[in-house]
Amino acid sequence: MSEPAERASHFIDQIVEADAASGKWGVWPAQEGARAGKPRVHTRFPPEPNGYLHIGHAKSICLNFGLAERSGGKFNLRFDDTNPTKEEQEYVDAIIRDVKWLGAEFDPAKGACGGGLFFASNYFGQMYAYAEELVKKGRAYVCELSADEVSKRRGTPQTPATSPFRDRPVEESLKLLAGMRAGKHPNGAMTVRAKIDLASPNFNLRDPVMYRIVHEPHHNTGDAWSMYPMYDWAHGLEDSLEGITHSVCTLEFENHRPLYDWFIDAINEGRGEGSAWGPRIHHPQQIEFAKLRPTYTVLSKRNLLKMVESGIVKGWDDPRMPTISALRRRGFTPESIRAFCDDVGVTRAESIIDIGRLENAAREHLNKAAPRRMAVLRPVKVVITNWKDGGDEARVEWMDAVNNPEDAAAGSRRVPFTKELFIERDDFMEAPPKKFFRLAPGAEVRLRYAYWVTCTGIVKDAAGEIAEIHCTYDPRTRGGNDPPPGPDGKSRKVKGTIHWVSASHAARAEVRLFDRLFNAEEPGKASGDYTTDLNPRSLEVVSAYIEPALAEPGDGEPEWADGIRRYQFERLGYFCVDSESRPGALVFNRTVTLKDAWAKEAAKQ
RNA sequence: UGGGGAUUGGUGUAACGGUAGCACGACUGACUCUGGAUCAGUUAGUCUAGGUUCAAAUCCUAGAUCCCCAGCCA
Repeated sequence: MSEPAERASHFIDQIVEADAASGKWGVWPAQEGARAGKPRVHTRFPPEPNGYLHIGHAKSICLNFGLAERSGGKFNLRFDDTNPTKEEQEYVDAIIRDVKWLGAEFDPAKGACGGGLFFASNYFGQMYAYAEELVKKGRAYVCELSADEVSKRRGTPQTPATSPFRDRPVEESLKLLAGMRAGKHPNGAMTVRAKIDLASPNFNLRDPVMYRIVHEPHHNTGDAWSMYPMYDWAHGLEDSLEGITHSVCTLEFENHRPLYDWFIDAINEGRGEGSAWGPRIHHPQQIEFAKLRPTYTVLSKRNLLKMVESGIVKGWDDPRMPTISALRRRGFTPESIRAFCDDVGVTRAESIIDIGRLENAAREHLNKAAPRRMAVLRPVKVVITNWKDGGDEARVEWMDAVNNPEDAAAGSRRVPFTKELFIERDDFMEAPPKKFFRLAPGAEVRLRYAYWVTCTGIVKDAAGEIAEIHCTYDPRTRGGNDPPPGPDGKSRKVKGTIHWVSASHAARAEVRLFDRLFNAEEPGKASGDYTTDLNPRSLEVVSAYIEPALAEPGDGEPEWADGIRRYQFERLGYFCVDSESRPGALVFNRTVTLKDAWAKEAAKQ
C-alpha cells in the first residue's frame, strides 16, 4: 500500500531532524508520559496583542505547530505583551480564538502537543532580576539620554554611537534602576541599555535599550510596572524561560540574533554549578524564514488598523480583510488555510504568493465537503407555458436533487418545481454568441434535476428589459434525464444545464458577493499609497432567491466543526451563512466563486 | 557608501558534486445532469561572466539585481 505523496520537508524540518539525530536538545524527561525519551522539540507562536492575526500569521502558526506535532513535541501560545500603549485584551481574546480555530491547540488538556498559554508580562519580575544582574556584571547601565539625543548620537555605519553615561559606576546605575522600578521617574527620563559595542556595523549591538519608562496600565499586569522591557531584551528570555528549542521567526530578525545570543551569554557569564548567580539558563536556537506575502493584499498591522479605523472596511472581521477572523467569516475552512500554508512552503527566499492559491485551497476542500444547493442571485422569471399539459397547472412536482456528487453518503433532498421559476439573468441571451450553451430563443437546456425546457418567446417590460421568458417543457425528461430515443434510435442532446428555483417556494436572502479589496497585485507599489489601489467593487450585495432547503436547514448537511454552515450554490461558488444572519433575514457570504470557463471564453470574444 | 540575507519555468518549491523533479497556472483533449469536479497530455527554468571537475543549480572568483538594519515598536 502506498501512502499519498508526503509534504516536502523544508529546511526547518531538516534542522529539527538533524538536532534530533545529534541529541542537541536532549530528550523529554520521564514525567512527560508518551513524550518521554523522545528528542525535545518545543516551539511557540509569539504574537503581540496589538491587532488581529492575519494570513501571514497563519503560516507561522502552521509552521510552529506542525514542527511540534510531527515530532511529538510541544507548542506554546505566548503573548509578547511588552508594550501596554498598543496592546488590548480584545486582541488577546481574538488571537486565542483564531489560533484555536486554525487547529493549533496549545492547551495541554485538549491537544497532544499543547505546551500551554503564556504571557511575556508574567516574566517581568524575572526579566528585571536578569537586568539587575547584567548591571551588576557591568554589562548594562542606565542611560539618561533623551530619545532624541540617542537618535542624534546613533552614528553612521562608519562612525560609532556615543553615550556619556556608558561608564558610570555600577552603584549609580543600580540606584537609578531601582528608582525606575519604583516608578520615580517620568516617561523618557532614562533607559536601561546593554553595554555591547557602540561601533558595531550591526546597529542592534550599539548599546540597545533594554527598558524604557512607560507609565501606562497593562492589560495583564495592571499598574504593577512603569518600566517595560523592549522586544529585543524580552523575546529571547521568554523563549529561554519556556525551554523553547527552535525559536522560529521571520527574516527581519536575523540582524537581531547576535543580540539575543549576547543577552543569554551575558546572563550565563559566571553562572553554573555552585555559582551565586545561579544555574545557566537555556539558550534557544533562532531560525528565520521568509514571511508570507500574498498578491492583492495588505498585511502590515499598521495598515490593517488604519483600514479598520478609517472605515475602508467594516471591522477586523470584514470578510474582505486578510485576517483569520475575516477569512473564517468569509467561509474559508481551517483545513483550506492549513493546506495553503503547506502548499506555499517554507524558505529563506522572499517571494510573492498568488492569492489565487488560497482560493484554490478553499475550492478544493469545499468541493469535497460542501452540500450543493440552488440559489438565483440575479433573477429573471421563467414561465412554463405548457405546464397544464401534465395535469393541474397549479401542481408542485418535488424533484430529487443530489446533495453532493463528490460524497454519496450526503444523500439527496427534494426541490419543488412549478409553473413559474426564476433562473439567472446571465443564463439567458436574446442574441447568444457562439458557444453559449445556455437558454436563448429556440434553444433547449436542462433545468438541473428537473426538466428540459425550450425557449419559445420573451416578454419585455416598458423599459425594454426582459420580464418573462416563456418556455415549454418536455414531460419525458423528468428529473432532468435524457428523453427516450427517437425513431432513429438516437436521443436528443442538450449542451447546457442551468440552475433554478420555484418562484412560489423560493425564500429571499441577502447575498454578499465579495471580491478582492485591491486591484493591484502589490497595493500601493506604484503610488506609495495603498488606498489608490482599492477595488471599488469589492462588495456587491444582492437579494437572491434560495431554494427551501437553504432557508430550512436539515438533513444531508455536514456538521462543521466551527458551526458555520457552508454550501456550494450550484454553478456559482461556495457560500456560508454570515454571523449577522438571522431567521427570516438570512445573509450569505460568497467565499469564492467556482472556476468559470465561460467567463474566460466570453472575455475572448 | 557599513553590516546581514536572497536569486531554479508565468508563480511557488525540490535537488545537498552524478537523469533539473513536483505543485499551481496556462493551453489541448476526454468525460460530465454544475462551462464545476475528474482524467490524460502539452507548455516552460538554474541571475551574469569566468574558473575547478570526467561531471556544477550545487564548489571557487568577480559582478548584477532585490530585501532587511540607524524606534525609548514588535
